[in-house]
Amino acid sequence: MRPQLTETEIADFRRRLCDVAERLFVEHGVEGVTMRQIAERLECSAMTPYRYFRNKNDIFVAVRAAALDRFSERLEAARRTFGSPARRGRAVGDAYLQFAIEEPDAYRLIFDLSQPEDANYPELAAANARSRKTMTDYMEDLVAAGVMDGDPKTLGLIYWAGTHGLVNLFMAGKIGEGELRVLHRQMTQTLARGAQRMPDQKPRRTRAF
Amino acid sequence: MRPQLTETEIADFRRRLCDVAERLFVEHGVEGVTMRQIAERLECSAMTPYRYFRNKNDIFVAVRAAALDRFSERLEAARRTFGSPARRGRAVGDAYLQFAIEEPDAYRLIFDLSQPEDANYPELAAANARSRKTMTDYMEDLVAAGVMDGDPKTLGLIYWAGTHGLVNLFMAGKIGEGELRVLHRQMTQTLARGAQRMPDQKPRRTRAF
DNA sequence: AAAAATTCTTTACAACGTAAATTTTATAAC
DNA sequence: GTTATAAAATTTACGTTGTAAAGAATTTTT
Repeated sequence: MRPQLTETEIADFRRRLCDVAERLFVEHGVEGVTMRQIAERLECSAMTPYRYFRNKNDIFVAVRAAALDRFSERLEAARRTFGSPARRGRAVGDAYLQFAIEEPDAYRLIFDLSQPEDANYPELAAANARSRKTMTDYMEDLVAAGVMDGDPKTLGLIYWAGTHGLVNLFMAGKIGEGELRVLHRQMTQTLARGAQRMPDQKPRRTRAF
Repeated sequence: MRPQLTETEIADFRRRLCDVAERLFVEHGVEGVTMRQIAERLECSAMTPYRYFRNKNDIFVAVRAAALDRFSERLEAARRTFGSPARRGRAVGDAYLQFAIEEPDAYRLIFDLSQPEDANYPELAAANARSRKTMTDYMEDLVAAGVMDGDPKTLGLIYWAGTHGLVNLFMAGKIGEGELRVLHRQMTQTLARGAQRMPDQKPRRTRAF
């Protein structure tokens, strides 16, 4: 009888398929891509992909997870930059922006429509956790180094949320690349200033609005 | 001959259609809704909607614009709250969160997939500008009142980006409603502290990370 | 060479958005 | 009151979609 596909054969085909699919997704949007298009580029019949993925959505999820992993790798690499925690922190932030600017479509693929549905896909949840981890971890470094003061997890979420929000404005075409960089720097500074321990005497009363 | 539809007849039908469509979009997601479903709820044939909208995407845009207007109205109402600029500022922020919490699907409809494509729809662009205006305007009030210091436009963008980012985490199921409120308050305080004019003597050197 | 299991292809189907053709409907003219 | 007319609505029809089911091809084991 015909031999079963080996683990690596399956993995190879899946990877090839995801590559093709991502290119198409980026080019035409997720809904604008058909299974038949993917199959054509793969030079197989329209039904063959179904032996490797249950359905179109699973392909989308796999592509998303892969993109998220690429994103995480970039952040992690930035975190390994040589220098002070502050310098490394800046590197991570820059890497985030850089990814969004260089691969806006991948970024959109990753973060658009992020519904809790993700929970049904452990693969995606793991990839998500990975990127989140880098962002909070490096905030811990900053707090430990005394650059910022407060709960690292809280600060991390706020910082990340702000960054994501700014990138969103960029994606929506409301601000350009330069503005994005400037605003991000200003946000970073403002948050850092706001989260710094006071020079001790008279704790400044912050009448937050 | 049969009389032409009056302006108001058209407007009425369009509104009715948008109501139905929004409910369906919220229920099944934009791609999960079919023209035939909309028509069925309207008790007309599948093709009748095409007399009132060019195609499905135009319906989606109309629904989106309407939701954005509702959102703007809420923000504007909050801005008319009685009290100090700080109090009114807080009211606007709360209104933003409240809308996201009460109508998460409307919020998603508004802000998901916000691609520059919006520019092709003046209706949408206008609705967008309206909501953005409220958000930056009230930041001007805060700066004028001395609650914060800096360029109002910049501060506004940063603040809204942060708010949007936090709501996104909420939408993605990463944080709950309570956490969202707490984090938002903390972000507000941190940004406000970071953007406050120093008590003058020795301008604090901010070693932003 | 035959059998058998597994991969891949072909065929088929219901549902989609919507173009084109057709029918219904409400007025104006006689 | 009938008829002509044009707008509105429906019916029909077409090309595509995701994918289920059936069939053909392929490679090992017997």
